[in-house]
Amino acid sequence: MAVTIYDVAKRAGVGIGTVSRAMNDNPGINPATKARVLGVVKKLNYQPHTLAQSLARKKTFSIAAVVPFFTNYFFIELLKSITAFLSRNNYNLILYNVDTHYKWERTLDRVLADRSTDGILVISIGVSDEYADRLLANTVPAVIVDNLNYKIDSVAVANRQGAREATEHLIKLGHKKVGMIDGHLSSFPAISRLQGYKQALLENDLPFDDELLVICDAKIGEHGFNEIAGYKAMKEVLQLGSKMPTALFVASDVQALGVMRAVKEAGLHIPDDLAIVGFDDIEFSRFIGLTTMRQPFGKMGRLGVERLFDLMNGKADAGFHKELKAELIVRESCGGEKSFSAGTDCECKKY
Amino acid sequence: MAVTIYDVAKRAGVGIGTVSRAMNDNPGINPATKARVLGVVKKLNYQPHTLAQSLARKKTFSIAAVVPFFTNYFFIELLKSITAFLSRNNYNLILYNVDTHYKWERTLDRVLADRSTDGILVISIGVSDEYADRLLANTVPAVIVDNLNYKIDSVAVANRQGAREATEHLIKLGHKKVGMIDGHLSSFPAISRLQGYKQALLENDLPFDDELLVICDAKIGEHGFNEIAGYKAMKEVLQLGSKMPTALFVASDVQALGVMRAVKEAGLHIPDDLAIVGFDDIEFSRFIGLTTMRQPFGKMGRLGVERLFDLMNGKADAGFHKELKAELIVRESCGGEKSFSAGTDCECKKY
DNA sequence: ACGTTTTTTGGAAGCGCTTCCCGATTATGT
DNA sequence: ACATAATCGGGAAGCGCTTCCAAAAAACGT
Repeated sequence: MAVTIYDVAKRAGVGIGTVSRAMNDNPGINPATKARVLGVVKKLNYQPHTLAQSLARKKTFSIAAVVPFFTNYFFIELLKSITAFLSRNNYNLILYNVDTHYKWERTLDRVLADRSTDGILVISIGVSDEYADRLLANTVPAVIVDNLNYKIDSVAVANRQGAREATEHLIKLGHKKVGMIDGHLSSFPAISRLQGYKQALLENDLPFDDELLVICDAKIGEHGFNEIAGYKAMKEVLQLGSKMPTALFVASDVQALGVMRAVKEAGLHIPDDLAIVGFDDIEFSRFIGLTTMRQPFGKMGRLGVERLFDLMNGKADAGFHKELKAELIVRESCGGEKSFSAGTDCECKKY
Repeated sequence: MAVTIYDVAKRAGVGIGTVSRAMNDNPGINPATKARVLGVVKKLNYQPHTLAQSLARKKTFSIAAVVPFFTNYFFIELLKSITAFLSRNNYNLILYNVDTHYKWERTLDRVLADRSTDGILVISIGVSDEYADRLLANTVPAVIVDNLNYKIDSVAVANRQGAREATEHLIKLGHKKVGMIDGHLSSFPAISRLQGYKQALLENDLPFDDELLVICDAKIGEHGFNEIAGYKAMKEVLQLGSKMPTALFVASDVQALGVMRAVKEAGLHIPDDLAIVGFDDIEFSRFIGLTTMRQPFGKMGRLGVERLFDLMNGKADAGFHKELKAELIVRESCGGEKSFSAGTDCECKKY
């Protein structure tokens, strides 16, 4: 069996309380004793049993992250910044994967029930109003990341602003018929991005044309935020023939990938025949020269955990509902002025 | 405070032992009593405290995954299959992120010390021989995923076979001067892939030419397995002028991305001037038409956890060192015969 | 030197569970 | 009806720690 606090106590000729005090930098202990105990600790290579500590302290030093894994690259960046913060604070991350995004309630229930975590990070999940109350009633605090919620503390990208800016960029480039391909409106980002798109049109005295908006089918999964859905949506746009838009704001980069494929198959050129701007700035967007709105994933994760820690430490004041601005990254898919930074240009004619 | 086993016992008019037996499907309990207790459990919404259970049972129902996050898309697939298996078995996943791959020993030490996990999955880390002994000496079993180790149970892709096949594909296409861009040889996969490359040359009576092999600089990070390193390596290849290879096996898809960029900048065409085959089949390879060796990530993860569970349950027999075959996915970057499945072709001339 | 404070320490109680021992209860055999 | 065996259930002990209380030791004051 592993060495316990009793072994250390006996060997050091002190009580277990003293060992505990020595280990935990308790002020009321004689420095000499402390040194002696710590010496034995090192000699015996004693390591407190985390579980036992957690039980006694009623504090687990780990937090839960509930994530639906469908959003790929996104999570890496998010988890990176989250784990960085956590390991700096000696916290562990317990990962709960929600396979289908219908099951998140069950998973979250489980997390709430077993008290093995001090806080919960709910990622990319649109928490219903009723469930929000349940979360609020729970003793362990939660923060929602990548989704806004007016009851629960949350941090997300400013979808509306981003969409507005993306659309506006296209308009500024001279386009009069700017269409949009969106994810299914059952998802919060899809709704906000649509609003942003409409707002941009309005502010620039352009009419909103129903025909120029294609909502992706949610049945394909991921609320329509994937390549296939984008491909199919673009096929619909192509049906418009002469009524086709000259520019397109695509609600996500993965969808834009599908859009590009469909456009190519139709024998059309980007950006000449169709200018497009995406959303997300996934890793590969720069390789295909996709102009897009960059999401500050790292910052989002960091802000999320930080707030969670404030909540856990009772330092939280008012509600926290942060919207992080998306940043326009200009590449080639939109035509117009281009940036020629490394890895960015992709006329692709040479392949 | 939350409801404990004592509350249930009192309410049901039984002893705590009985409640425990009822909860854990212990055979020696009267079905009637069990039903009654379970009724109270439901009424009180009692949920055992996982930590307390773990302490008493000396079993935590969670496993650790130690991962260096630099390999992006890869992990998503891996973690997906791992978490799927775990949640099916009611196990939790504790994620330990190794930021720089030099710190993995420290992290692993920590994981070994705090006994809050029943098993360890070491992912994409080349464990040294000495450390392997330390792992073996530990009570909690470990399995290495995405890296072969002759002491510790491990599962990885057959790098050598994959590299051989990739190279051979190029040779079969008629290329006589097939070069290679590899990651730094401080990494295990880089070594094996180089061996495979050489083997293919040998088997096809082609000479190995030192000049046609470029090893990426490890200083750039990730053992040279990234876009920038690939770009720089290709720059070197381009220096060869007339002595340039007509085909190139690139040790990873991300590097291939950089290679493509450099080629394009040089005004050359893929596959006409240079045929390339990558390794990994990251998500975006199909969008850029990169011929590559597909790694069976999902299978790798599944096999890894399954073996870990066998180990945890004492069901493990002999050593387990599985090499999973990589599969050649033919797209456009290699020239020759092409597959024209959806999303696969990318002449890209139209952008 | 002796009474008071202040430090320091030992170790019991408790965190919420499982498990084991043993006594109580019920069933079985004759 | 009584002895014996089988089944059930109560609750103490223990998992490895923290924390609190009271006692011991040291420091201080006069």
